[in-house]
Amino acid sequence: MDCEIGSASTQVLAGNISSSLLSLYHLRYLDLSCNRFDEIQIPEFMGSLHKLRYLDLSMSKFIGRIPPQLGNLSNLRYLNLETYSYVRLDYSFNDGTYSTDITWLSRLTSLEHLDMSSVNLSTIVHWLPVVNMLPTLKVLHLPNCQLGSSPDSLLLSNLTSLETLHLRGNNFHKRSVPNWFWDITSLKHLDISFNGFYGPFPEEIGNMTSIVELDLSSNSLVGMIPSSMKNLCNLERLYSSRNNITGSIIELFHRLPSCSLNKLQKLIVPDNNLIGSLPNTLVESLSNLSWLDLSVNELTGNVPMWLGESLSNLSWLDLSNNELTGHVPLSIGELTKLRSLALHSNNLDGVIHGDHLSRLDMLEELRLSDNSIAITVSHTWVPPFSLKMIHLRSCQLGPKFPRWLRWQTQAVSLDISNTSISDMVPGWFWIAASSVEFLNIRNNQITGVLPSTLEFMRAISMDFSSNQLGGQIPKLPINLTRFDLSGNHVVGPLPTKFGAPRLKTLVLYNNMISGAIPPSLCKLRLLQLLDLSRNNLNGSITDCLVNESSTSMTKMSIINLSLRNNSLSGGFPSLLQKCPDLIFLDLGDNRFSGTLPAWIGEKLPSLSFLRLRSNMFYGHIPVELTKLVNLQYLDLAYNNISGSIPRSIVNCRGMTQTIYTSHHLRYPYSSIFTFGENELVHYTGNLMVLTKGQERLYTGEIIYMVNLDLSCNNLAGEIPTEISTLLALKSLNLSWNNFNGKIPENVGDLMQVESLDLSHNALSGEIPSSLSALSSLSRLNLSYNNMSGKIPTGNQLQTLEDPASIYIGNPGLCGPPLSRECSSQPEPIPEHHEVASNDMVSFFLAMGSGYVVGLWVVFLTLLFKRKWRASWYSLYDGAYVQVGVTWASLRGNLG
DNA sequence: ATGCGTTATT
DNA sequence: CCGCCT
Repeated sequence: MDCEIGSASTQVLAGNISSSLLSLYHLRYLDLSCNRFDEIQIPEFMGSLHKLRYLDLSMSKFIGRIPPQLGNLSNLRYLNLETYSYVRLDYSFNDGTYSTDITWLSRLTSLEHLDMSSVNLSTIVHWLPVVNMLPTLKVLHLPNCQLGSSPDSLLLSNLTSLETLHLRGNNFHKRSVPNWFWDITSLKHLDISFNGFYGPFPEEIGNMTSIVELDLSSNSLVGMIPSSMKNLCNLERLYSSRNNITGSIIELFHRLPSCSLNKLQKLIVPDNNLIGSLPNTLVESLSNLSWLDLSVNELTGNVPMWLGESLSNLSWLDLSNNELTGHVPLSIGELTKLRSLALHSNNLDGVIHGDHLSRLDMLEELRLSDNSIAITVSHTWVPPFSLKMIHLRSCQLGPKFPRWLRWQTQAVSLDISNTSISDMVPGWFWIAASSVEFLNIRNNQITGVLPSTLEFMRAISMDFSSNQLGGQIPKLPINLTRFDLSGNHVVGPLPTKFGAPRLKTLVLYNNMISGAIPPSLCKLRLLQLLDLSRNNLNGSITDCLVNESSTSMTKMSIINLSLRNNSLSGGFPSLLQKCPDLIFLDLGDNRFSGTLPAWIGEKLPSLSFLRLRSNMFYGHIPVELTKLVNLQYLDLAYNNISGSIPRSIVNCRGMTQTIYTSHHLRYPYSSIFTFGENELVHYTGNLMVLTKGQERLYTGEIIYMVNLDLSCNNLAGEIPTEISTLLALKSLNLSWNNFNGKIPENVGDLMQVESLDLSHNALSGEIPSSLSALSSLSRLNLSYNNMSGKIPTGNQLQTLEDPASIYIGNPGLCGPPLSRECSSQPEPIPEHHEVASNDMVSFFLAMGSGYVVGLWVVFLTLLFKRKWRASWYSLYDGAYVQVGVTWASLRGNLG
């Protein structure tokens, strides 16, 4: 039942249902569907309307138990109890209706049509014997009822009239055969999709010679469709998406019933394992086919000519996500009824000319993204269609701005990213695109400026990144939620009014934006990701919430904030006290100064990544910082921090627990998508890494980065022994400080550590032998301390490159890899020129530590990306949040 | 001059 | 979705 707004079925009764309805004693027909009753139960007195033949209570917000009194309605021919399950305004879920005993149904002996869609029947095991007592039943809808049992057989079937059986979305999870429904040979419509049926495609399908429509989608059926399909001479629609159909597409075509090929309307088999090429010729006629979906298979070869020549009624063609090669045949242009053409994500090449498209006047969707197709039409070509969806990513449209888009004024989704356009954006483009909701022109060389009329566009998401757009940022469209203008030549200040109150993502990094961060930013209460890094912003960050009077307006939603690489000054921004959801914070490479406030620990409870590198912060590391239990990345390098490392750093679970055990990053919304205590946020980030002077941007799982970098400060005292409990650390850098005392004996516990740099301190004593246990270590620097004694050997320590430089500048050390033997007396202090040259080596090593970190990050990304991403997507599907982050790993380089 | 695949109020 | 049939 559709309850479309404005349709005849939309009814707006609210509140309760009065029992005065009973006075309508002779009522035979009652339709209360699609109303907005106030989450009431179906009244029991409805069972007293004895003359009812037709009762429709569907989609009306009923909750609770279905009253068994409905069993008194012995004249019912039609009963629709379809539950309307929906998310309430507070994001809680309406559980709808349920029944724990449906024996009352068996008394409805005249019932022809029963619909209990989405009624929770999970506790009922023997539902089928009840249904089997309804011999006149023609239509049975029990989808999404949480049914768990589907008997193998029905010994005495009364369901001889059953024509429609709809069991989608239950929990059968058993083999596809035997199952009782294969014996119901009267069936015309069978839907057993989304049920966890497994095993081979059943031969038994061939028994259902009346079948018109068969939906087997989203099960785990394996193999080729059975040869018994040949018997299905009434088949019009076959759906089997998301199964494991294996074998060649040619074999599948062979097994379609030749007696009904001219009736076949829909062949929907995406997301299987079909292989091979489409047949070169088509023996049988498929002249009635209107839908053909073979997407997400492993098809190879060309798009055959006959597609265009034989399928004259085709409306939807989807061959996307295969491995098709060759060019798009000109015959495609003969599919004059085509509404959707989807060939994206193949290996197609060649050129699409105006001749391919000039007769497709019904076309609404054109998806050719991610091929090597060039679309070459004449400069004056006017398309016959008015597309709603234009997805041409990575096709070649340029270098001139494609002029035919001028006529595409109805587009809702337009993606011409990475299409080799190297041109000035024409004025008409902004008019044509004014109804586009999803606009993506990234990765071109488009020049020009954003128009002042931008604010009147309908856009929800705009991606202009990596072009050469200049000018200032105008006021934004009111519906905009995502705006990416990174990597352009935008100048001037940020707008005093953003004009986009729903903005969630604002990405402006790599431009030339100047001036201060305006107070208008505080109006963006839904903003979760803000990346202003690599601009020319200056001034201090005002607390634009400080004067907000309304108490409900004193919070921002920001999760991810990067202001890296600007010229911002002032103290640690007090505004952040009102950002309790903050997880990522990067203020690195600015001119911030002052002390680190104690309130960080109280006001930013979710903070996991804190990067303040290369500023002018001074004072102690506040002990309150260690209240950040989720902190896993702390980079305070290149500041003037003094004092010592708080021993309470062991409280930072993000550093003590490996990611595999500490799923601490929370989904920031309380919604139906949460998973209790252990919900996980999936972060993907854009990771800027400097390698040998070249900057590359990686996509990585920042979630894996666990780092403590306090290098180049004025920290002193002993390295607390507690440091060895930070078991998740991948990198520890305490170099260029004044640490003294011994290296903690248990440093070898840091089994995850890949880079350890304690150089340029005043550490003394022997090097703990536990170091040799660090099996992940690829980078070690202990140079320029006062350590003495024999250098430990073994295991990983033997594999490190340039071993001598690791220990240089420690006059008391002896043994390999140094030349000085341990039995001999300490050597005299080396000559001055030696120190100088070694100093250079150490300097480069220290400055290059980021290079190592960079390599580490790349390695990590490669290592974990596939393996963990796959499992996390499946485990926590829907529970992840994408947070893009740009991240410069360091400022030094070797180049 | 990322590459992938989803987004959208949730 | 009836009304009338068996």
